[in-house]
Amino acid sequence: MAARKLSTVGAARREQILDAARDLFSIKGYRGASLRDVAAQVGLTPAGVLHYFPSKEALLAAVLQQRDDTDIPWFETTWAQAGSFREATRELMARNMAAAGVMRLFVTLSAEAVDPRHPAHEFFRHRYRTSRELFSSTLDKAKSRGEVSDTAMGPVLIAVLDGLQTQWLLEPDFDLLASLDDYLDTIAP
Amino acid sequence: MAARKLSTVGAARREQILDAARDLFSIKGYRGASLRDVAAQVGLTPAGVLHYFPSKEALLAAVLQQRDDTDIPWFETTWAQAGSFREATRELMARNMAAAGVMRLFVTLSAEAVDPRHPAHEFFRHRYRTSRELFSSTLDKAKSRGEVSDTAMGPVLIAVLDGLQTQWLLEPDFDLLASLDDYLDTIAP
DNA sequence: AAAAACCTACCAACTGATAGGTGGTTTTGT
DNA sequence: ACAAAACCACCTATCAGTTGGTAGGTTTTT
Repeated sequence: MAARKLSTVGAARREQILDAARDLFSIKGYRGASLRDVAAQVGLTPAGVLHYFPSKEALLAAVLQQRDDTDIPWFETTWAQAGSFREATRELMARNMAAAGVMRLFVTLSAEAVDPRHPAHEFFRHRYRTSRELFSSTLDKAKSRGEVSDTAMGPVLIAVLDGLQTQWLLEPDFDLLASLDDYLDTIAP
Repeated sequence: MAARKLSTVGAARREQILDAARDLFSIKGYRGASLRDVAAQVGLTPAGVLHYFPSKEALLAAVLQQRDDTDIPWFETTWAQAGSFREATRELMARNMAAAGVMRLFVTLSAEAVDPRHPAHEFFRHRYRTSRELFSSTLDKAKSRGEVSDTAMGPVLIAVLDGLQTQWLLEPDFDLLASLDDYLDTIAP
């Protein structure tokens, strides 16, 4: 939106701060991770961080928005390439597991944001709403191609993905992909 | 374990603190709710709260333990009474929805506790492990009675319950019970 | 020279926790 | 029956550390 006045080195710093903030928010939550923590991780002072983001809340917003942009179109593309809906879903999860930091971020923050006063509350409401629409229409497509049973539903699929991720994050030995397969079996045509 | 030296008035206060802590932890998380918040809610000073619980961490432990005790045997009893597995599961969820504060507590804290350094990390690891065993064996029983399909699995059921709760907490208009029914349809025999 | 990229030096508010009390109730010794 | 000792339920005052954020200056890049 606003015209940025960032040099190349400045833009790089911004990315660096964003990365550090994502890592720290994902581990300690938004309320648990301080500006000092973020600043220390990139070798700056808190004031240095606030030179790039006017407030901690703005930093959070930037972190969230960054990921939201890339996530939405990904699934359909993968589905087209992977061939089967099942394979695309497995790849989605494998991709999430490879980026455990991002997964933690969303699991941690979505729970924290259940509080209506949380700065990310509206973000996650909106995200789940669009996410339900997306998965519902994607499942409809899969149904019409005979790839999944008619009983499969978007909100349930989202719940399975979220819930299994929580269990995996708590206990990395938990066989997430096997349980995902278990669910996909139940909605096989 | 240790012999308590609490008068009746002291025991009542203790309960009161426990209730307030549960409410506040459930809304703002463990890290987001302060001893001052808890103290203020029951009309005490922080030092007054620490008279009953030696530390904030001990207070959290007490809050968690309090709920864990009553939850475990509940499901099987309900199942026996309700008749069908499906009805018992729906009653479990209806019960959780009636106690939204407790639901928030576990959704909020289980996500926060993904961090290995979180004081409740081990508690939730243990809880999910036993919970998986419990639901797995319960599902086995239901399968042998022909109440659910063989494809139903404990970890997936837990994921569905958890995931749907998160969506409902974020958006109270979300029809949790309908989505739960959708899932139960997929594991109908 | 202008602007970006920081820094130091703060600030008020809040964090969990401790020390050392005060007033009331209960228990004990006689 | 009655005082003294013990104990419980808190309090005030304070601590050192951390929080997000600001003001204003200095260095580096363009």
